[in-house]
Amino acid sequence: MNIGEVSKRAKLPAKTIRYYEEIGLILPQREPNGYRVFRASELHKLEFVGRARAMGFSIEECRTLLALWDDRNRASADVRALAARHLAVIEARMDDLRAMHATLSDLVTACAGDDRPDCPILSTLAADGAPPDREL
Amino acid sequence: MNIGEVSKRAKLPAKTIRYYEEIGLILPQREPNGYRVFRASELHKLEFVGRARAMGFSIEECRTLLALWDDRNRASADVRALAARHLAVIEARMDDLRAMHATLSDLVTACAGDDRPDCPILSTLAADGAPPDREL
DNA sequence: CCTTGACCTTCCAGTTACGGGAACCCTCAT
DNA sequence: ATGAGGGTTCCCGTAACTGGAAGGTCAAGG
Repeated sequence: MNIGEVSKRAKLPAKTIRYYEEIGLILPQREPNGYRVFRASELHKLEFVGRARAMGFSIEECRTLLALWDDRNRASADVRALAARHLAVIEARMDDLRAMHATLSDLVTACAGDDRPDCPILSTLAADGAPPDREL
Repeated sequence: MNIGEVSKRAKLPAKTIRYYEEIGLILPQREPNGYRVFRASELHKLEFVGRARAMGFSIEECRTLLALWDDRNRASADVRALAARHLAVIEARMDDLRAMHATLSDLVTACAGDDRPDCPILSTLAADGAPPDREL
C-alpha cells in the first residue's frame, strides 16, 4: 500500500503520515524506488492514532498508548490512568472556556450592536467602567 | 516606567511585552540608554490586551479591538460582531471538548483499571471490538 | 518515443504566542 | 572594584502540522 491509499483509508492527510514517520510513530518500509510501503499493521496504527487524536490525546500520549496497545502484558490501570489524566485536562479546558463564555456572552448581550460607539465590551476590556450588570 | 514596573502592573511577563512591541501592538519610546519607556497609555493598552487574551481573543483580534477602542467613531456593531464570532469559536471548541469528554469518561468508567490487560479504552481506539455499552 | 497526469519524494518555511537562556550593558551601593 | 538587580538583543524551541517548490516514477495514450 502506498501513502495515498493509506491516507484514504486512515483518513489522515499524507503530510500527516509523513510527519508521523519523521517523529517515529510508524516505520513504513521503502520500495526500491523510494516510495513508502505500508502493511496492514501500520494502517491499523494510523487508524488508532487518528482516533486517539480525535479524543484529544497529544502525540506523545498517542505514542504511549501505542506502546501499551503493543504490550500484551500491560495493566489496564496504566491505560486508565493516562486516560483519566487526559480527562482532567479536558475538564480544565472546558472550565476555562466556560468562564470565557459566561463573560463574553453577557457582554455580547449587553452590547447594543448599532452604529453608536458606546460598547460595554470595550468598556470592560478597558476596565474604565464596570460591566453593565455583572461582576467579572 | 520601565518594563519591570509595567510587567508588574499589567501582570504580563516582560518577555510578552517585548513580544507585543515586536509585533507592533505597542510602541514604547526609548531612553538614551536603550531602555523602553512606557507611558500610562501603553500600560492601559497592555492591561486591555491582557484582559482580551484572558477572554480567549487571538492577538490579531486584540489588535482589531485596540483599533476599535482607539476609534471614537467606531460602531458598537463592529465590536459586537467580533465578539460574537469569537463566542462561536468558543462554543465550537466546547462542543469538541464535550464530545471527547463523553467518549472518554465512558471509557474510563468501563475500564477496570487493574493489573489485567483487557481494556475497553484500547479496544475502542483499535476499533477491533465495539465499545462495551455505548456507540462511538 | 515522447508526453501528460497522477502519483510519489525531499526540503524549507510558516503557523501561534510566547518561554528559556546566553551574552552583554546600565546604575547604584558597598 | 565588585556585586546585585535592573535592562538589552538574539537565537532556539515548542505542537502538530500545512503549504509549496523542485523533482523522481510510472502507466497510458498519441
